[in-house]
Amino acid sequence: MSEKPYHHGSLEHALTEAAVAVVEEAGIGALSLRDIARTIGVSPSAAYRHFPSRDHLVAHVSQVAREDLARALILAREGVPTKGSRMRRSVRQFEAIGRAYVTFAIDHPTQFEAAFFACDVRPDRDDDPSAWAVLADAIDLMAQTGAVPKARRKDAPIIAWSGVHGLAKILTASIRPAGYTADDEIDVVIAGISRALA
Amino acid sequence: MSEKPYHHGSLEHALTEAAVAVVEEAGIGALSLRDIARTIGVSPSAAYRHFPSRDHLVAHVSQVAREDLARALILAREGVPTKGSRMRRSVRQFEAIGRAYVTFAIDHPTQFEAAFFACDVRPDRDDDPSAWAVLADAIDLMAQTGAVPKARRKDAPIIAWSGVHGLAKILTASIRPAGYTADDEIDVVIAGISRALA
DNA sequence: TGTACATCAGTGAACGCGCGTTCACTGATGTAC
DNA sequence: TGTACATCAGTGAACGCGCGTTCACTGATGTAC
Repeated sequence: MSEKPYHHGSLEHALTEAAVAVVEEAGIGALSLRDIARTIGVSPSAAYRHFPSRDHLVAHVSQVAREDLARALILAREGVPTKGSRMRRSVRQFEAIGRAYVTFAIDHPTQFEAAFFACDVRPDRDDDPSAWAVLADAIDLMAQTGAVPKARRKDAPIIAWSGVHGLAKILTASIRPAGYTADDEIDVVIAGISRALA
Repeated sequence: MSEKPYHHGSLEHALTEAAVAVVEEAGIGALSLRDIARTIGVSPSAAYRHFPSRDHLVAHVSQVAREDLARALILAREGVPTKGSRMRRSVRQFEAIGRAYVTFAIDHPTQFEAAFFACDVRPDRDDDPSAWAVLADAIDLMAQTGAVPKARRKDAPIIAWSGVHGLAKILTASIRPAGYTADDEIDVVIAGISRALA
């Protein structure tokens, strides 16, 4: 196994990794097949053994970003202490997920952008884990414990998702008007969502 | 005044108009100085008399899109009937603005994307009209009429904006999961925001 | 009122660049007998 | 156990493309005297 074996061994994985790094630094719009092939030290055409086109790579990286987001949500949910009533706990898990959603966007703005980038190509498998499923499960649990009334069950996901997604977009785009400051915007919006669902 | 006068007369306006048309059709990412110069029938370098760089054109078009959005909000506000109590009216104006925000995004997804596109260049004047100001005014009015409690006054804008902005982004990105359907998502979210503010 | 001249708003050719993708190829691997 | 051969995973050169931007220029306009 020399320094430069003819067969790379895991080019697809290396390409994805390099692509994720580019997204982190310059955003998904800056993704270029030639560029990442160059950083790996492989010829541009080699990439076509693993991705039929640039668009397929973009779609793949987008899915990876979504799954990273989902993992961050799960991690936050699992960090909620088990004490307290089931109802109270279901609410705290839900709020932890919401907070993690916005925090992920702030900490990884380009990944967050990539996660919801409009791709021409559909990924060939479902997200795993799925951020949507994590949110839906949390709301289901709240419905079970009575934290969310049955009548609100159907509408709850879009209300919750709109709130955190909007805040995440606003905070990462730095489009807040000049004079405006609101401390603890995350807490403010999460609390607002909770009131909207109650 | 022949068919092709040497001096165009209003090149800047024509460039902006052509740029807006490109954004409408292909999104702000597809903006190209050469392309719009071509459609106007002018040499590429002529554009540099009016915009120092492509980035300046992009920033300008983004501002125009934001102002178009603001005008749509104002129009919706003015469409609210004057009958009913001041309080009731302030609420209906606010909800009309929220609805118009999401409707604008659905009807003009690429303009909406352009409005909040991250530009390197800052526009040299403030938005006029400003969508943010329209929203802030509506909330101020609600605070005056008592529809929003004083204690909520400060937090209300970010809650409201997050809700409508998030819904707009979700609906225009078509990122809703496969199994999910919620009819009347706009009404659902607007109602949720109203509960969050009350 | 006429004219020299500065200024403005265009032209058109060229620059260097990096991109996605294709193609004929070659080195390495694994499998059938 | 050895060997022919199909298959796989790379190479490297080339394609055509459109882009942003610059430069020396020229045609049109307006202003001072």
